[in-house]
Amino acid sequence: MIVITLPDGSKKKYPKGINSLEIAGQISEGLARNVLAAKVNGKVIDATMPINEDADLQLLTWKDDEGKAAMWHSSAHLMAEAIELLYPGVKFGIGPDIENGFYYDIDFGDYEISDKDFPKIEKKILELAKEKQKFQRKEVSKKEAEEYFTKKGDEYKLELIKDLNDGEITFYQSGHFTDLCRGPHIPDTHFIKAVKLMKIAGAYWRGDESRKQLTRIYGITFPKQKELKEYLEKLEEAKKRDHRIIGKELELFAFSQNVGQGLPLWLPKGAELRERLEQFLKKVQKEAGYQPVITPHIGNVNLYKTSGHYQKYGEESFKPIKTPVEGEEFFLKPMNCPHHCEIFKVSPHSYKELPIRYAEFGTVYRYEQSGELHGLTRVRGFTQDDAHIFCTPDQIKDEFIGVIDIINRIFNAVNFSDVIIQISLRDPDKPEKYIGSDENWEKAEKAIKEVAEEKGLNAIVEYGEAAFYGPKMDFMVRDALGRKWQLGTIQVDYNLPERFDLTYIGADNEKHRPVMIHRAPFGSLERFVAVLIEHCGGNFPLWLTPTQVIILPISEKYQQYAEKVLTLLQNFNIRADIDGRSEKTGRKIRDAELKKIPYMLIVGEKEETNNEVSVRRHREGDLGTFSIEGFADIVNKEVNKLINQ
RNA sequence: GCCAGCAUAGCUCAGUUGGCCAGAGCAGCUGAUUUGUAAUCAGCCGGUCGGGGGUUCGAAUCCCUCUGCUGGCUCCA
Repeated sequence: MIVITLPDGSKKKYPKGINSLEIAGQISEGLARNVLAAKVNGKVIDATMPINEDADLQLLTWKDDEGKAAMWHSSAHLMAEAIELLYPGVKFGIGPDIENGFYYDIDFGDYEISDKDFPKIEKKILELAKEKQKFQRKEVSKKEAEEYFTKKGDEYKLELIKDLNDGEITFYQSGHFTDLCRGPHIPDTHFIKAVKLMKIAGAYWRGDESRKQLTRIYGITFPKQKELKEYLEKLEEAKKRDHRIIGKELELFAFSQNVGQGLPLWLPKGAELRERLEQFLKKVQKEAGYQPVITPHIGNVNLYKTSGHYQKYGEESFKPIKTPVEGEEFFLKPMNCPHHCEIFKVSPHSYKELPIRYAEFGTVYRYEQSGELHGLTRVRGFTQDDAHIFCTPDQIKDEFIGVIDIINRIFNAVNFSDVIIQISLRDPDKPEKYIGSDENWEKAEKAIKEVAEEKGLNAIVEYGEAAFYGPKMDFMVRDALGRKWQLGTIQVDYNLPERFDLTYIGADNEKHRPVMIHRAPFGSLERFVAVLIEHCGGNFPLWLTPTQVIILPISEKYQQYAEKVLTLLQNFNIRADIDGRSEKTGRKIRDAELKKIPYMLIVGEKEETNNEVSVRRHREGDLGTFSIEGFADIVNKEVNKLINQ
């Protein structure tokens, strides 16, 4: 007998070799019907796998992420089976579960396939699912495994097997399909009741651009048709928050073929919004001891040779611009740091001056591959809220604290809460990959970890993710479609001070090397605005929104009173407008709601007589009447709450 | 850059297997209406159907090519 401990702490004895599904059956029939996989001593395994020793057992169902993963992984196999039946002779790469569903990379050979084939494949998948195919695990030797796929002629699987150790290879068979697979899988296919193939894409074998491109098919499955429907509706909702759509609707930015791909045009409303962000940060930075600098949009090729960027990125950049007479070469500036290093070098520095913080809203240009461009989040020209801090190794910690405070202020001002913070440190096994002394690295890494601790940041530490020139801390936010975008960043750099031979004179009257910290709270204004739009669905915080208040006179008779209200509000620094069209009030309200204007002021006879305004809040409705000053006070309080905390 | 798809009026979209001067709603303009919490009515304007080439008696529709966009892959100082 063995002792099984359930998550609630209860223990029970079972015969050796019992499986999780059988245990579930003894607890309740309903539970047994829902078990997709099991977690035994922390390891997820098939629910049908025998348990031979005392163990902690957690039964995994659709409610558990790991249950979903098993379901989707099994769905990938099922899709592969369906495809193999429909298109005999295709070869398979890998087919894992992912965050939302699964994919399979397939070499379709001479078959031409597109999303038009999806319904056919979906139908086949559901047909096979109904057969209640069991997922059968089989341990095979390396030789057997190789023989099977040699016979099948699947070179991709053979390549995968080559990297595996004999004795650790398992196959899973379901229906007509056998796959090299570690598992785990759901007990059988009947759980798969709804399927939707989402998209088709090319994917390089093993992510290697130089190798063959396979066809990747993404799909998702559910145990109930209703859940699929809900999922698709959720996606539709997310699409409405897409910054590209809202940006067009609210006339914030645009693109033009004539200007060029990935080169955004900021329309007046968007430009003003962006300026408000810039002004806000400038004010915060001034308080924090930053000094403004301004540098040109191009730089001599030698500047980038000194920085080392030319050697690394020269080939993948926009081609240099040449002066017509001398033939001197200039690059569009891909980053601001080399320029700022040159500013540091203009005069000698004493340790007493440090830290020196140069800030610039610097517009940079990078050649991004055409297929990568995406709205404002991935562009070829963008403006960084860049700054470079030159300090001593001992000052790194305080500087990190200062930057984190700035980032927090900004994120609070725009109500960002779902922020993911990643600390990227050295790979401890490969110290030779990194520039700079061990001592300095240790100091910086320790400082960053301490800061994260002290600031109570919920940070993930990743070893081996640091740049070769220094450790960093990145701030990431998810967009409407769940994609993660990096916004702010703080990076320590030991490399550029070296390459530019930056020095300061220490208390010992000797030359010393400063440390450089790159930091950008927004990251880029473009990406920040994009993520902000998706985060708030176009309903910007009051301090940022293009028009804060729209005055809606009931008829032309009250136009004059509306103008009086407008003037008063403008005196309170409120951005207001009048909708003086000869339309019905309902129509004006509707249009203002669609434009997402936070406050609507309805003014007619009553209001004019009492010197008041009727206030309607966007998405909320009628708030009642207020005096003009009283209303202005409400607006200013709401603005100050976010930006003066 | 690679794979797949898409491109019709300022915007959102219709246009059946190639066949009468290419349509609608919204926006815009003009006029009427003077309006109380999510769409007042009427008229008008607006399109070399993304560009170029080809097949055909005839192309928005079929083929080739270029450009751009969308979703992935690769990349990201």
